[in-house]
Amino acid sequence: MRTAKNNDENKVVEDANERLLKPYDPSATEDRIYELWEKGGFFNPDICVKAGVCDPDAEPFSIALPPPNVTGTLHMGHAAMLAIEDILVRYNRMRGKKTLWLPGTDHAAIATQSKVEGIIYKKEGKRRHDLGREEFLKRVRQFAQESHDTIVNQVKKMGSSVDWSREAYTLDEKRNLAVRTAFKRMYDDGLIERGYRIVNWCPNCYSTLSDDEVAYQEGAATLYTFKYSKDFPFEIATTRPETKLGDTAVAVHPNDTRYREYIGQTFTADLGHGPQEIKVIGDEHVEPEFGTGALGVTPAHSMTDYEMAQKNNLPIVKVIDERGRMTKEAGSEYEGLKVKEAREKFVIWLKENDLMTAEEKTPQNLSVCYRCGKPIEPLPSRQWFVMVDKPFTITHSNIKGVENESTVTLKELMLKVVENGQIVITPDRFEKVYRHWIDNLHDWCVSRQIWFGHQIPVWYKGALDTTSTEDTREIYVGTEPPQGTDWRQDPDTLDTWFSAGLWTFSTLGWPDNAKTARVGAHGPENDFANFHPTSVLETGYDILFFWVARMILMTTYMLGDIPFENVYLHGLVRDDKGRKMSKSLGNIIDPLDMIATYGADATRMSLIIGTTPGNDMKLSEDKVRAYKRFTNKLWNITRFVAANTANFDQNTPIETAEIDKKLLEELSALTREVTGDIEKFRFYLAGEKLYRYAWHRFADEIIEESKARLAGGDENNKRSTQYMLRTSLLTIIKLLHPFMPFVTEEIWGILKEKDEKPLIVTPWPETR
RNA sequence: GGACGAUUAGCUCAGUUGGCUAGAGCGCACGCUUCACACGCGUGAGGUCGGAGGUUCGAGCCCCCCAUCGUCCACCA
Repeated sequence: MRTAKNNDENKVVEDANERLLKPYDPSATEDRIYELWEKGGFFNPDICVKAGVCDPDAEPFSIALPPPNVTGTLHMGHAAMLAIEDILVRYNRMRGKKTLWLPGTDHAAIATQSKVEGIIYKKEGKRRHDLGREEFLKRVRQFAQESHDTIVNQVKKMGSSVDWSREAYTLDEKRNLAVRTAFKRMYDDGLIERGYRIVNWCPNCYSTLSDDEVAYQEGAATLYTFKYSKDFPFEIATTRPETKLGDTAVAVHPNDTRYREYIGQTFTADLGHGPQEIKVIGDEHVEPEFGTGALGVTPAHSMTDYEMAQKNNLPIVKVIDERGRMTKEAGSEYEGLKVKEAREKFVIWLKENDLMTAEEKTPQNLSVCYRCGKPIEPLPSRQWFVMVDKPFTITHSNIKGVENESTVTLKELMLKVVENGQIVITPDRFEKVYRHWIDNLHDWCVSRQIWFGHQIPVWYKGALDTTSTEDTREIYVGTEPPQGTDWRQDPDTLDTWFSAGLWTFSTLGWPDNAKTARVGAHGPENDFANFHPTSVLETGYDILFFWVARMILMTTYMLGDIPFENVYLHGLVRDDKGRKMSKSLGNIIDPLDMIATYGADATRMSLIIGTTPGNDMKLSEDKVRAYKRFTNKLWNITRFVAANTANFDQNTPIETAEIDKKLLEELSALTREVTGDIEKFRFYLAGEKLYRYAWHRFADEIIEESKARLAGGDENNKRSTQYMLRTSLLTIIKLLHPFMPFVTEEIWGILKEKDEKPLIVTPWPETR
C-alpha cells in the first residue's frame, strides 16, 4: 500500500514537472484543483477542525453568500462578488480562523415567475391561469432547478471555496419555517398589519410592489387645463385627466388669494358620468406656481392625494382596477376601457363640452415597474404591511444603546446599528445614503399577488364581503395551518426580500437550532452559535435598500442583534464603454467564456485590480488577457526557481547572505502591507502590489540578479540565493492564493514538501 | 429640488492617512528566437493630474467656487 501510494505521489510530481515545461494551462488545471479542495473538505469548517488545520477554538469568520436569483445564469457582477468574497474567505482561512462561506440561491419570486410566464406563453401560448396554480408552480420549480444547477457550476468554476454541504435556498423547507416563524412573531407583536391602503400596483405583473421596486422614467407628458364644469369657479391642471373621474376634492394653497375664499365649499361637478361632489381644501403641499395652482385630488390613485383625503375625510373613489382598466365608478362610458383609451375619450369629451382651456407639454417623471418597465398605477388595495414606525417592546437586545425591554421602532433599530458603529459600511459614504433612505422609509408592503414564493401563513374563515373595504372574516396566523375545516389560506405570497432578509440567520439553523446551538461545538446544528453575526456582507450597492437594509431590519427585530459586522459594497460591472451589460446591446461578457479562455484566476484578478469599492468598473477582454499573462509569468518564475533549487537541501544549515536577508525583509514588508490592505478591504491595492512585486521586482530584478550568484563558485552564496528564491516564491504564492487560488495551488503542489497540506489550508506568512 | 460619484498617458483605470524624477494594462516606436518565460525581454515616446482660487516648506491628494458626465433619492398635479 505504502509503495503504491509513493508511486502515485511520484507520478503526480512527474506529471507536474512535465506540465511545468509548457505554458500554464488553466483549463487543464482548475477543475482538478477544485476537486482536490472539495474532496479534502477544506471548505467545511468542521472538517478543517477534524483534520487539524484549524484550531477548535479559533476565532470564527463567516460570510453568507448573497444568493443569486434562479432566473438564469451568473454575470460578471456575480463573478466580481465571488472573487471578492473568496479573497476574504481564503485569507481568513489561511489566518487560521474557523471559516464558513455559506452558499445558496434565491427564488426571486416575481422575477422568476415573470420569466417562466414569458417562456410558457412564447412556447405554448398559455398564461398561468390556464395552467392553474399547482401545474404552473411545477413548471417554475423545474426552471428554478435548472437555473440552480447552472449557477452551482458557475460558482465552482470561479474557484469559490463555499461549503456546499450547507447549501440553502430561500424557498426550501427550512427557510420556509423561518419565514413563517418571523411572520407570526411580527404579527403577534403588531408589526405586521393588514390594511386597505394605496399601494404601488403593476397591472402588467399583476401585483403590488414595494416603494423600492418603483423606478422613474423621465419623459414628456401633456398637461391639460380644464374645468370640472361650466359653473365651477376655477380651472385645474393635470397630466392624468382620466383619473379626474375619481376626484373628490380640489386642493389649493391655503394662502393663495385667488382661491382662498372657496376653501371649505363643495361644488357639484359634471364630467359626463353623473354628478360629482368636489370639495375645495387647503393644503401646504400645493405649489401655487404650477399649472393653475389648483390640484384635482384623486384619493384612490395618488399617494399624496390619499393623505389629503385622510386629513380631510374625503370619500375615496376607485376608478382604475387591478388590470389597469376603468371601473364602473368611472361611468358606464368608460368602464372596461384601458387607462390610455379612457384618457383619449375623456379629453375629447372635455373639448366637446368647452371645458378644456389649454394643453401643453410638461416634463414628467413617470413611475414604472423596475422589473417590467410598465407604468405603475397607484390604487387602494387590501395588503399586508410591515409597520416600520410602530413602537414595540424589544425583549432582548445586543444593540448598543438599546436596552432590553425598551420601546423602539423598526426604523430606530435600523438606524441605531449603523450610527453606533456596530455595522460598518465600506465605502463609508453609503452610510449617509442608508440613513437618508431610512428617513424616507414608509411601511413595507410585503404581500404579492403572485404564486411563486412563500405563501402568507394566514388563514381566513368565512366569505369575504367584496362590497366593503373592511375584511370581517375570522383570521388565523400561525406557523402551521389551523385545526378545523373552512379555513382558507391567503392566496398571496411574500415579497422575495422578506425571506432574503432572514438569510444570515435562516441559513445558520434559525429557528430550529438557535436555542440549542453551542459555541465551539461542531456541526451545522451549532452554526447559529458559532457563525452569527456574520463577519462581512459583500454585495453590489444596487441592493443596499432591497436587501442589506431588510436584513438589518429583520435581524435587529428577530434577534436583537446585527446580521453582520461589515458591509462591503462593490460597484457594477459595465462594458469597456461604461454601458450596462445587456442582451439587447450584445455587450455581455460571460464569466464562463472568460474562464474557458483565460482561466478563473485571470478573470478574478481583472475584477479586483483597478477597481474601488462602490464605484462601477469597466471590464474589457484585454484586461482579462493581461492577467492570464500574469498567471503564466508566475508559472515561468516557478520553472526557474524549481530548476535552480532542485538540489537544494533545506535541512543543511546555511549562512544567509546579507543581500538575501535584505531581500526577504523587503518581502516581509510587502507581506505586512498586503495583509493590512486585505484587512481594510483594499483588495485592489493588495492585488496590484503583489502583481508588481512578483513581476517587476522579483522576476525582473531579483531573479535576474540571482543568475550570476547561482552560476558563481561560492557554494554558500549559491545556497543562500537558492534559499532566498525558494522562500520568496513560496511567500508570493501564499500571498497571491486568495486572489489566484488555482495557479498558486498548482505551483504549491510542485514546490511543497511531500507531507505538507494543500495551500488552501497553509498558514498565511508571518506579518511581524 | 437634495445627495453622492467621476474628471490622471491615445483608450480603460489605480494612486491607501499630502512627501523624493505620477503608475498599471492595452495600444504605439525601435531592438532582441539572451540557457524561466515571445502569454516574453530590453529601450523609448506619451501626462498644464477638468478649470480658477486658497491652505502648506510641500497638493493629483486638503478647503472654496465653477464646468462636464454619471448615479441615487425625493417629487409638482
